Amino acid sequence: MEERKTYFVDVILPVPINNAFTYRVPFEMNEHIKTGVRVVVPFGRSKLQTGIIIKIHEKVPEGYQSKYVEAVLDDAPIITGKQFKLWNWISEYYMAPLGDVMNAALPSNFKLGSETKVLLHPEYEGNLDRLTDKEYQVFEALEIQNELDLKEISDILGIKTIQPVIKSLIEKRVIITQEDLKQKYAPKTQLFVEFAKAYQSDEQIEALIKVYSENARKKKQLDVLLTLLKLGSYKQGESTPILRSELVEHGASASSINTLNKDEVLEIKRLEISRLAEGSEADSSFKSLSEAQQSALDEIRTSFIEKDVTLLHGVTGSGKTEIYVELIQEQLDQGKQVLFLLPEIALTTQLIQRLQRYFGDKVGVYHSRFNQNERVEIWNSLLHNDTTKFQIVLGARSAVFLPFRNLGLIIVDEEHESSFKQYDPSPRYNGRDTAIVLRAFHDAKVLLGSATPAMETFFNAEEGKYGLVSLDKRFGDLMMPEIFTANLKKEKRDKTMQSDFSGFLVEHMKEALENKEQIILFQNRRGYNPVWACEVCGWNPHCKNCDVSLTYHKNSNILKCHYCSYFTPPVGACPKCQSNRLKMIGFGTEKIEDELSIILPGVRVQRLDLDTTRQKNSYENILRDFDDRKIDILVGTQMVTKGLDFDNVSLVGILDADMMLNRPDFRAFERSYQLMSQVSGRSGRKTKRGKVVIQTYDPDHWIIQHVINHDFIGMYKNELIERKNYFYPPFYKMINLTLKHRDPNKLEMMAADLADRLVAVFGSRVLGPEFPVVKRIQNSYLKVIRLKVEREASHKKVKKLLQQKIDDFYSVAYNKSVRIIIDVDPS
DNA sequence: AGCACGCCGACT
DNA sequence: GTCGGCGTGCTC
Repeated sequence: MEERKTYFVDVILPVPINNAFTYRVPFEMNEHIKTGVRVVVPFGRSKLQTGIIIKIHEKVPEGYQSKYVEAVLDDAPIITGKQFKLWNWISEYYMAPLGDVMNAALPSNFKLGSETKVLLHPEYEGNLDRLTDKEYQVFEALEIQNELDLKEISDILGIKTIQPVIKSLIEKRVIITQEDLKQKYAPKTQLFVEFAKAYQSDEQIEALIKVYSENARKKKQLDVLLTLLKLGSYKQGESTPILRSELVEHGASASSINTLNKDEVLEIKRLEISRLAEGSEADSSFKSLSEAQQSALDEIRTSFIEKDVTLLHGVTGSGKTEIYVELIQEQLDQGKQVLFLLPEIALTTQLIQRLQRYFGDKVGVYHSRFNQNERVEIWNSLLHNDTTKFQIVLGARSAVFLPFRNLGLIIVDEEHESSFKQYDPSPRYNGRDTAIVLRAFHDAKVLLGSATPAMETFFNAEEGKYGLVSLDKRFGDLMMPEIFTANLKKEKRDKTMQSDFSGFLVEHMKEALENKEQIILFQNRRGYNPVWACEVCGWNPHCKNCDVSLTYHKNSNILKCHYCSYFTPPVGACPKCQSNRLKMIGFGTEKIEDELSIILPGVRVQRLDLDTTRQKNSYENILRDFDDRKIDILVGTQMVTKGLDFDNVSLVGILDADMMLNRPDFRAFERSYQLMSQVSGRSGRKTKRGKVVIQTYDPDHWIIQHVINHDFIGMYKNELIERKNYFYPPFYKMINLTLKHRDPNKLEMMAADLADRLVAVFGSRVLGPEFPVVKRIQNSYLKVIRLKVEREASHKKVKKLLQQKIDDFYSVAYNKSVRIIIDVDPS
């Protein structure tokens, strides 16, 4: 008999534990074991877990008795070697457990847990002749039991490797997993119309038309038939279903369609349409490039010869998209893949549609708002190297985790956006920086695009680490907007303020409205929530779990906490001094909306913020209404700054610049400049120079001055000096450690202990511990220790040392109950 | 992260 | 007398 080897596999499990776990492989699975394949393993007392094999070896583990692999789920790896390399990098660089990285990387459909239940497919019609014996056994069991988990199926079949059977049954639409069902399994179907069976030859159609044209009362129905023919539903004996909505769009009356259906002339049926490629024939006829765009494109090409990463610094409205399109096309022509990263909120904008128009269904959109089936469709298509689809993937930061095979170019648009950084949950990774690492594995190029690059990025470009290409002319000679300040100090003194609006801004708003032009008002939400407070003693309601004031929500008439979900009805009287003089202070977008209706009666105002865009399409709807000029003034938070192009906006108001500038964060100035500059870019039309009004107590602030002069470089140079003087990025790399504990006194001691240990190795690079802005969240107190390390230092060494010190700290029994959140390169 | 084990307060 | 509170420690 052939010698049988005993293998062990190291498996990553979706738990926040730093090491992999070793399992023994039963002999009968020897051939099925591969790295990158999912396995079901026993974990803990009685639980089964799904994990991924990362290593196969023959080394017998010491010190514990290893358990056996329970089942192999895949017959081929579901991740590529490059992906795994990326996971490792993220885990190491961001000091996150590999399990967390895996969790972030895999679409949840892949996380088939042992408890994953399978059920009969709700739409299964029941033809069983296509099933194999094993498949039939599962089917039979499901008819009796309704649902089965993977372990049960394994028992029923008497085999361990059940995945092929499951996979096949899913493909044959006999069964469905519970997760899929939970996501409200809704195959995307739409109504289609075609000629009934009786009318599928030239003669029959002709006769039909004749009948209908001879009857004056059937004029409308005749129109429907003719439209249907015009849309190509019938051609020489061949019938093609036409979308009902398309038919209606072309003027067909819906009731006539129904009548024709009743009369059995037309057939209406529900057909499934592809989830991703909705009516997307590629249309490659796009605008030709302007001279400036063309030369920028040439410069980028040249830059890519020497530099792997190039920054395209293009002012708002300079037409970066057209350049992207050219570069993407080049990659496609070479048979390479393109990853296009965008901040989460920018993903819903016109850009997607534009790219889909250019590239048709070669574009896949990988986005958390999309359902899991669509994500898996893209994943599998890339994994199996299906080159007919999704050669371009548009996505938020998590798209870096896709199984690219042959990536040629990564574009990171709006690269300065802080939303590229994930904070919760771990891994706390930056999508842009991760993309640059991913680049190296594919020997691809990275193009970073921004009108207001991040300090770090521009620094790298200036130093020559990245290439730099500037595009400083707006497309079609659109002029940069004219920026004014409204001096709140002066207006308060002169009493020309109308509640939160300066007389200056009100005048400009009136002027714009008279000219039938639209207005965008920008209100940075942070710190701006309307708060109830007692006018007599200053008391205001706080969250019972967190150290923050509650925010008043007018629509629902509740006071709400933004950190946990605690809410309570507003109080009638001050519990401290019994006064009933409670008043709303601060101003949120809701309050602005109210005030506008008093200051400018009859004006149509719409808010655009997290509250008004919670529903799935509300964001798009609001934007469409604004575009259709059903709204005069759009009041919004950060959301209004993102790549929106409206043709009729002549005025942008920034309601309080000071709050942005005064935030206790080393990026406050950089952020302020970026936000003000971006929102300013929304103002201006083809024919007319736009205006921007910035309300501030400090019009001479250097950041505001640079915004007025559209002087990014000036701002950059000035800020760079500050960063150098105060040991901040790009000169120093930061790592924040947040300690969390229910007992503030214990926390104090532990934080001091940890800080001491760190000072011992890092010296003055350690700052704190100190309380963060919000000292308590969900009944846990927080303390922050910051580490600033010279950027030349070896990150590996620093992190190893840091981890060692944290381990030492945790080895003291007293410290075990504190949680430490590590944030590398905080945003 | 789960999950079980373990030691102290208000209840059938 | 118990049920259950969440502190602590472990998971191949």
